[in-house]
Amino acid sequence: MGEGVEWAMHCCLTLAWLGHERPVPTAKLAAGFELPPAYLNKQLQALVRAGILASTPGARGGFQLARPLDKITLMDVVTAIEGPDEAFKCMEIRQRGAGAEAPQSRFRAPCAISTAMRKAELAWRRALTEQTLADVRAAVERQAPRAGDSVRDWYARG
Amino acid sequence: MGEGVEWAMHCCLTLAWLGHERPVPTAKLAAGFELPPAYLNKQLQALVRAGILASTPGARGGFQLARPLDKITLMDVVTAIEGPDEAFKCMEIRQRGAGAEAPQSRFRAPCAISTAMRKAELAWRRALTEQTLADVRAAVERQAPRAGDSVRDWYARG
DNA sequence: GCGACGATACTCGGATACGCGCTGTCCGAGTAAATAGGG
DNA sequence: CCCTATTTACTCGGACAGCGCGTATCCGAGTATCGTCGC
Repeated sequence: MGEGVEWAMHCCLTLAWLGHERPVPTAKLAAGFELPPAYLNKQLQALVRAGILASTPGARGGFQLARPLDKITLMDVVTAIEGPDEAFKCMEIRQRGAGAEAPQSRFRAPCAISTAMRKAELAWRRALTEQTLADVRAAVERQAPRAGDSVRDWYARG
Repeated sequence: MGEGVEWAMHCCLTLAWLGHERPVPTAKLAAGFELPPAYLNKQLQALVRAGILASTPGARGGFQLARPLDKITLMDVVTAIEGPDEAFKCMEIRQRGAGAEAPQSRFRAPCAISTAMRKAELAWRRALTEQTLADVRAAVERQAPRAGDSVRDWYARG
């Protein structure tokens, strides 16, 4: 899994802590995590295309959350960055070679291996869908209640 | 996810259907699914290193199952092919940039994002561990009871 | 005829190239603000 | 003093390279079989 997922989630949390008053430019967010600014911008663009962030072009532009954290699931972020394709892709090799001469009716039902793998992947996607970024934020603030203030201070100074 | 996982599972099922009488060489298995023989061999080697298959070198050599299908979980196969590393790797970017000057005690607890992602990945791994290749074989034979005979016939001819 | 030895063919195993996708970077289009000029 | 046109600076957005990993291949080490020779 690409590291852009981690970047995206941290940026969303930061945007939530900074509030919706002004858009935050890529350069600020990148400096806040010491990330390559141009490449981070690429990931943020993906979040915009997914409707998670809203971008404001031009001077004093930047990014802000398009909806509250409790309406953004981890699945939303992963799908936005990694794409909608499933990790396990069944290539139907059962129909090739030895299976080529079998009657086509045998392959009407989906491949059992594909079904089993899909079951596991659905469990993963379900766990991601059941967790929102609001839950993550709450977990952070339970451990460090002043986390939001720290972020606001740092970005106010920079 | 690499396609070697699908190859490996199909090969294990085939080896189970062919029985333990003789080792099956890579070339036969590759022909049975129209796969590149040398590359399939590489994947089978990984299964041997994981203790899922046993290899016999020399003439009339090949591969056979090292233990019955109900002792091989899908997790075993995935780990053997893809490696033991987790898909989501936390790079601790929370400690960089804005978080660099925060007291180190704040980072004693694991990153909340990492925890949330790990929870989903554990659900995936759990689902894979709860399914054995014997379950998959049963699912196939429920749909096509003669599947084993078909495989045996084809490999006896070739 | 039988056993032993050597040649042969076959198969695994690891070392060696190739291609694609993630990573990283750069430049142009567009916008808001600042500024200077005129009424 | 206020309004407007122009310049300026800033930021997003997509187009352009570099690199690592999965994909694919080839050749050598080792073994069982087959053939041959000697007894």
